[in-house]
Amino acid sequence: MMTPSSRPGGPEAIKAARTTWRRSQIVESAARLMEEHGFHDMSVSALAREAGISVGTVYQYVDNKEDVLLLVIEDILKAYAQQVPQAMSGIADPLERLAAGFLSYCGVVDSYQTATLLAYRESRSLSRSGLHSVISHEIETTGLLVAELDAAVAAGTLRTHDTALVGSDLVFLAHMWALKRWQLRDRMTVEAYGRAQLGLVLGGLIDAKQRERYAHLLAVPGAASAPARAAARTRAGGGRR
Amino acid sequence: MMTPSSRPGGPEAIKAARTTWRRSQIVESAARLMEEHGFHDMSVSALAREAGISVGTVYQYVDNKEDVLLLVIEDILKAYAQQVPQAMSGIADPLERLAAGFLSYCGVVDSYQTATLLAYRESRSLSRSGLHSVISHEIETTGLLVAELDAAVAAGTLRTHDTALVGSDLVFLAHMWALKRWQLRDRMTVEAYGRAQLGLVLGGLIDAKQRERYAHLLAVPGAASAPARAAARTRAGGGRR
DNA sequence: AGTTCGAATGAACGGTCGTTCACCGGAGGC
DNA sequence: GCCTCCGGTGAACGACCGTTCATTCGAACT
Repeated sequence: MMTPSSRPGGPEAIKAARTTWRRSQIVESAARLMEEHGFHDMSVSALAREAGISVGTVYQYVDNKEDVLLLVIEDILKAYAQQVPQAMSGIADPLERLAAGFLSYCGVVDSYQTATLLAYRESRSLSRSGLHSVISHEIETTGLLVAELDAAVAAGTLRTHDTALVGSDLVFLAHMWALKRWQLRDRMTVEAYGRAQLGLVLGGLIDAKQRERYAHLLAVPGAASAPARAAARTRAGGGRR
Repeated sequence: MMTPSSRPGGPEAIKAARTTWRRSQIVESAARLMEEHGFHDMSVSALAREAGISVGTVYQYVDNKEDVLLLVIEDILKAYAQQVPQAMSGIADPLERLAAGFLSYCGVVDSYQTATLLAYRESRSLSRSGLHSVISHEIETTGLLVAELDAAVAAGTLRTHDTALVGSDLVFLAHMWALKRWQLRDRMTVEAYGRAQLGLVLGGLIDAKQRERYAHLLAVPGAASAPARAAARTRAGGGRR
């Protein structure tokens, strides 16, 4: 015997659906406004107007203005946490796992450029716990890449190196796609970008005897200099390298 | 016959000296406060208090609040413009010039960490002309490094590559010292950091036949694997790699 | 039709801010 | 001593903001 509150579509479900709906209205509108104006020059009344709701309604669904910022950034943290491990799963080779994880990371940065920028720009406006959340997620994701770097070093695929620094470099270079988009966006696709950076970093690390095996990750002239270059250009869809 | 206004130490000189003095009081105090609070959460009254002057005096020497931000950032732009070319001068080899320029750039970032951070965080609060100034200076300095990369490629020292992207990478990795200082600062000195990043980037670019000649720039195991590693550790003064 | 409840509203509130300007004090000149 | 000028001061001003809450509206129930 189902009670009224446990029926599918009952009041709780309606309320939860409304909360989810209103929150996404608020978050999407906030992302648009913050992309243009930043956190500080976005007023809550402008946000309400953009979302098509009243100021009081905003406060029914978020605690305060900083909460809005946090919700926008949490979207990207969730995407990292989901998409990066997923891209790496089912792949046995550490270097291939690294490549898949890094390219996926770049893809998330591309899809959430505003959130990436906000995480850098507005870290001062986050609460302690909000900032801690951002940082610990980054450490966690960096750790996934570092683990593969370590495995590749142990397998002799990569030369010995400071893998923690390399992992941080990769994450930072992924962020560069958003932070320096004024410089990069008109020059290449995010996929070409990710492959170029991966090739550059790995090119300095890879054991000489492994270059041919991973030539598809290096994307720099190697033994098959001319063909690899022509192939890379085709893949980038005309992006200049 | 010198007129009163042209005498050394005349009223204009006194006024100019006072302006310079007051401005530096304001800029130094602002840098301190913005490091902790950011631009938005620093009030002009707090700035006046920190500088030990009145609010009205602040406005005698700066036009408005944004002007303060611009003055802080202009300090670092001036330092780049002066120190990077200077570090590169008198060196004939393109790769050595590149190394000197990049390490100098890292040094400037280290000395002006607040300004580096502010340039990223507060670009939204700059006027059009202020932002244009920041961006064009960055393009200019990146261009110095790119020119050396191009020269090294032409000399056959480096393999063919997208030198514009590599130049941007180097500049961005220099900024990383400030942006990710929470991760890096306790692990290595800025010099060790600069050398590690330079070695990583160049390691992926350098022609195999040139590795031995530039082993001091690569700082990765090469032909003299064990000695190079021991030397690098000594140079870093205990920094872990 | 009347009542109740929940969601939405937007004016009001209290606070903070960037900027201005009337006033003051000190130094220099006569 | 008196006057003028310049630099400094900080309260006042006007604007804007984040947040709250008294009120209204609409839907559902009796």
